[in-house]
Amino acid sequence: MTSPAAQPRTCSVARTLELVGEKWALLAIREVFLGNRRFDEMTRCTGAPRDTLAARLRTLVAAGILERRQYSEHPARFEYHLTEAGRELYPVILTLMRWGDTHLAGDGGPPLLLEHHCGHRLVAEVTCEACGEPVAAGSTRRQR
Amino acid sequence: MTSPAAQPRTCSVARTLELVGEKWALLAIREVFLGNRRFDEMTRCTGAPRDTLAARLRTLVAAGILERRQYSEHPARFEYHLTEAGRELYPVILTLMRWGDTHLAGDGGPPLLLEHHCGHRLVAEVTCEACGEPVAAGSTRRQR
DNA sequence: AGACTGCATCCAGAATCCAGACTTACTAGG
DNA sequence: CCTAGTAAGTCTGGATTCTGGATGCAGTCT
Repeated sequence: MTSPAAQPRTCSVARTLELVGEKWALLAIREVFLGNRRFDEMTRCTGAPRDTLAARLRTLVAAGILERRQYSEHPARFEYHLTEAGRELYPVILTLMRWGDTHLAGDGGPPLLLEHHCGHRLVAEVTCEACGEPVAAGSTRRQR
Repeated sequence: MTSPAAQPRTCSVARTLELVGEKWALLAIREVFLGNRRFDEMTRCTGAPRDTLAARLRTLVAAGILERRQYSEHPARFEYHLTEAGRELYPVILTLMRWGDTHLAGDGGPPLLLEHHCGHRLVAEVTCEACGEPVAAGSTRRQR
């Protein structure tokens, strides 16, 4: 009889990381966002071992984040597309990228720049959907 | 002489994930955001093995994301605080949480609700710092 | 004192990751 | 026809990492 359970917090962060937190998963998703939908190209651009990448793609497809589409019949060939749920991971990629741009960019500045359709270089900011103000670490508290 | 190098893309996403992409790292950071700064509490709330958590905390401190502060002299006791760089990971946590809330919340809805200081429940949105508009998957392109 | 808490490390086995070779089926070049 | 090359994986065996006790240590609670 040790103390009562004290089971780990169930939390959306934890649940999300169970799906996309494994090594290479988010990099594979990044590649699809960049338009590289094919296996070989992904291995080249991410540096992931082919085996690991294959496993990751399988779990991402199973999780409904990617969709595997055949683009060639006879030598059966497939490419990976984002589902709606997958597309909604873009904010995650963008905030990771923003942090790296700020804290890890070397001399040459950020290695990859994105342009928002408003014409400016994209700097991703997280705001409160209700009031539109930026959200900083100290500006939230637990509800209820 | 195979084809030219074709080395993996250097990218802020990849670099950031090298620091915070290991298992449990982001959950440890989440705990610090929630105010749980002590080792044992973190193991309880995350479910991470003690050894693994200890290793993760070390790398996060080395990366300048957490700071280890002594709060007791004689039984030397430490707690972990976010550095400025660490605090700036809040957007990453929030976007992960938002995705999980949207796609993985069970019957009971999101397990943890945050309130923005504007008074509304926080729903995190990623916007373009320049124009303030939300950023969707299709609304960006590579610059240059 | 004895039980308990908080932090950390050691260990052995399990799971995962890794690099490179291999497979299969087709296309292109000579 | 023969040889290369490409694409999407799979196989293999070895390296690395993760995991869950057990252990230690120092102080607090009863």
